[in-house]
Amino acid sequence: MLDLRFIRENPDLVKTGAANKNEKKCDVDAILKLDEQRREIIHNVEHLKAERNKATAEIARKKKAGEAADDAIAAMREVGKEIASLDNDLRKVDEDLNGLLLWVPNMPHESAPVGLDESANVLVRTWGEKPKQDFEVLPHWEIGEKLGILDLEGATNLSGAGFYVLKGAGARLERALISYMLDMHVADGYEEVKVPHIVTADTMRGTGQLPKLEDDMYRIESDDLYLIPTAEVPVTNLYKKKIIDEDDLPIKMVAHTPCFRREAGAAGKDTRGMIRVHQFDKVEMVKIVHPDNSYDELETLVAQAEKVLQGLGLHYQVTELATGDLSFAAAKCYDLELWASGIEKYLEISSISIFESFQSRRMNCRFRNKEKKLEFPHTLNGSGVALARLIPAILENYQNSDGTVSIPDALQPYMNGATRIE
RNA sequence: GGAGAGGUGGCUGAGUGGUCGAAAGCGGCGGUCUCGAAAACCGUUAUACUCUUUGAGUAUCUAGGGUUCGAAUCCCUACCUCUCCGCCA
Repeated sequence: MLDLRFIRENPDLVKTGAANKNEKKCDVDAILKLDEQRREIIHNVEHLKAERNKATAEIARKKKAGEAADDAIAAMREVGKEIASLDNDLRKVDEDLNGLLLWVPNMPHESAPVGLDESANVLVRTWGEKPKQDFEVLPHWEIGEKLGILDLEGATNLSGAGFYVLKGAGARLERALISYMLDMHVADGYEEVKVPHIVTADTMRGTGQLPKLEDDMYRIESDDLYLIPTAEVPVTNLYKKKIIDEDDLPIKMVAHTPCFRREAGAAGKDTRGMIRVHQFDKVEMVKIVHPDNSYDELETLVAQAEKVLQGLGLHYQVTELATGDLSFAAAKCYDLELWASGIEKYLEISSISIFESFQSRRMNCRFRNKEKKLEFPHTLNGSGVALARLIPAILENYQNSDGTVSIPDALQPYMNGATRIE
């Protein structure tokens, strides 16, 4: 949510920002018009209320003194009706205005590359190299089935297309990765949290998934609840409607959760194997920070996500998203793209974003600054990282010519010392 | 799922129709005292919005409606919390 005053004072900036993000449902002109109406009504109704407050004080005084106040009461009865009618108008305007405000995307940061789609994304740096494998590397769904650790057909049998089952060393590998990542982030000062995977619409609104992404999420109709598409939602919203002490900033949290995504309209694109599924696990980091150093916090968050991949010896590249590729709520975002040598593609494995005060405003999360004033903190989050794409990359990049898969050194302690899957 | 009780400021807690934005205490902040600290004492301590913006006004006692000239206070609804019973990994 943007500050209404900011929109009022910079309508053209907001329009440009929305256009660069290709957000078509954002109607700045309608907002300005309603804002004007709203202030006019407020002006009138407050005037009447001031009048009434004076009159009721006078009535109270007269009653106490035993004097008659019938005239004043009769006069105020009319004023009361007028107030009720104006209050009603105001409520309607407020409702419409808030509805429109929810559709205003966050402004892209000035450093974000301008461009309407991913072709304008900028390669920032690369780390490591593609593995040297002088044989035909099988894609993860083939090597996984061969080793008996991945069962895609079994998953379809249970839940339909777009799910996966891991077995034996595969299931163990995922658990090892989760522990490896959580341990790393906790050691680096992130507090581990365990959160619900089902949340209310209000919570979804807080981080900006609603109203825009309604169709991308699973909704439990009987109780009007939603399955989380990312841990960002429950973890960030832990601070919904909270007032934070400035000394407690920055807040750094990490959580492992499943993520549920309908992937509506994504059929046919990257649908093989584990790359695009309806349910996958992810380790997610969330930061709530002081606005003064939030962009430094973004860089350290990127570094934290990179550390996971570096520790596993996996080649990746860092890109910065163009405005048109930025999410509705983000001001700036880096992607980590991990090389997978079987399908010979870079896989988006982590998205690290800063939201400035967009989410904290929606959540009404504030902190008290040194002047004792309330201020909106900045929120950030980043995957650290997504399991359903990390596992394929390992199965492919660490694949050997004899059909076995080596286990990265860093994971071996979590795999009972095993060095390979065979 | 059934029955009951309750939701007041950062916290505890008073207030059942008329200067109540709200007593008191705790906590916080500033000061006096002190070499310093503690104690004691004094003062101070919400947020948002509107405007004719060194000032004035309006709103806010979980939320949304209603009654009334006037609602923290009465009525209705929703949500949440607690207690007891039932069910249950």
